[in-house]
Amino acid sequence: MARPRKPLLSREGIVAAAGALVDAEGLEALSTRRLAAVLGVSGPSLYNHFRTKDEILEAVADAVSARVDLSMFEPDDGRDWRTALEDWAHSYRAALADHPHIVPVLARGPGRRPAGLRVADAVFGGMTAAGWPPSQATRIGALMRYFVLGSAVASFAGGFTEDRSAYDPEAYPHLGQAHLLPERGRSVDEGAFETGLTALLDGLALRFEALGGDEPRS
Amino acid sequence: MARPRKPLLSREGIVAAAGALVDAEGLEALSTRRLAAVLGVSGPSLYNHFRTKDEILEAVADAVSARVDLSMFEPDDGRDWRTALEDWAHSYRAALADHPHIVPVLARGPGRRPAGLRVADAVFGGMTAAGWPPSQATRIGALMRYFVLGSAVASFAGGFTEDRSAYDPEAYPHLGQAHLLPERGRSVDEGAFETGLTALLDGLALRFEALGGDEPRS
DNA sequence: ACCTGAACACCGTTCAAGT
DNA sequence: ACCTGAACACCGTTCAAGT
Repeated sequence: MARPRKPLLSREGIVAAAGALVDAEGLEALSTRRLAAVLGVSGPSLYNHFRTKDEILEAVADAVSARVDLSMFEPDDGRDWRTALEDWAHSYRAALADHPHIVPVLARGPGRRPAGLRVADAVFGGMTAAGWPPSQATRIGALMRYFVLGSAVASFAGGFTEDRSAYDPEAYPHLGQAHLLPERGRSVDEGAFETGLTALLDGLALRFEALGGDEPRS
Repeated sequence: MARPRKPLLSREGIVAAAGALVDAEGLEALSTRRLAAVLGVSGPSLYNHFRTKDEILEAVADAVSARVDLSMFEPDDGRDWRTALEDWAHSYRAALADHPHIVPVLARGPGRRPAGLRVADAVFGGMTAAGWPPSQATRIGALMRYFVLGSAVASFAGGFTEDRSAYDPEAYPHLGQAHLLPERGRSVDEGAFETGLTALLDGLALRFEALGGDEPRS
């Protein structure tokens, strides 16, 4: 065939197909050869559009970051810093929950991914505008990232097996119900996320008060 | 050579060599062929001791879990639940910091790894003994896991690049200093971890009070 | 029981050749 | 510029063969 008059591939098309494959079958299922096959081309063709397979994965991850709502950090948005952080965390978590298999790639850090950087920038801007000192604003961005990404990557319930025999009551006296965890999985993780998020925000509010921030600037 | 009179390999030896290789060069550097070469045998020999490469990785991860201090959750330990959680989180984080490359494997969940299960069991036992209702104790175990694993897997500072040109001030108005983050990396992450941990514990203490737990049982 | 080499079915990536 | 097939240097894993 050689070169067709109209390109068979585009960056967007490759990223979309890669994302669909990862969503459907997981990170390991994505090989350049399989991805190319899905797109109806041969493996090496991808290298006309991306330098490496990893670059494709970064683009898939960034597309997920791009879906995180950041409107709560805009200057004219009415929400106070606590509500903004809470709403953002929920939006962030929801975006990750829709594409769980790509989360480990997102967790590597914003790196050079534009949408990932936009998230970091927005949180920092929102917190400093609300009266947090810059050094604290950086920390808040980091710690929220830990918690939200941790909840997605280290799902508690998903980590247990349904095989009851794995939990010898002699060895693990408190894990009698652990084999039921995968079943209740979603609700356990959701409850833990909400409890943790509330605790985090309550704790940060205490710290904000101690700052002398009696009249928060929004 | 065929079978030697004394086995060349042992599970412990394989796990130790695999751990060293992962620590030194990262997860992707571990191939069965390279690991075997380090041990002075041929690739397939490993399959006499482990069923899959993944089982080796699980064993490496479990060895890290086994180094997490759990003494604070023992019945006769004097620490109250908050101090116990705080000390545990620090020990957990330190263990992960010593072996950052294996953290993604640990994050997959305790699964069937004995030391991982022992951690989950100890936290749950410690929290219920302190007066937390079982459902809340489960959530606390999960949310602490999110935060500690998140801090290890999603290191904030390590995710930025030192290349200043990646942070166009037009696009990211608040990231002017972002290229300095890798340098300050360790201290930013440490500060964020401490801030987040304190906030989490402060928030949980509020919740504990609301439980009517005026006389905590230790 | 525990090692070996050969083999199978894959990988990511490079590159010269085609249009 | 953008695709191809062939090739390189790898993978994880299976298996018959050796002692």
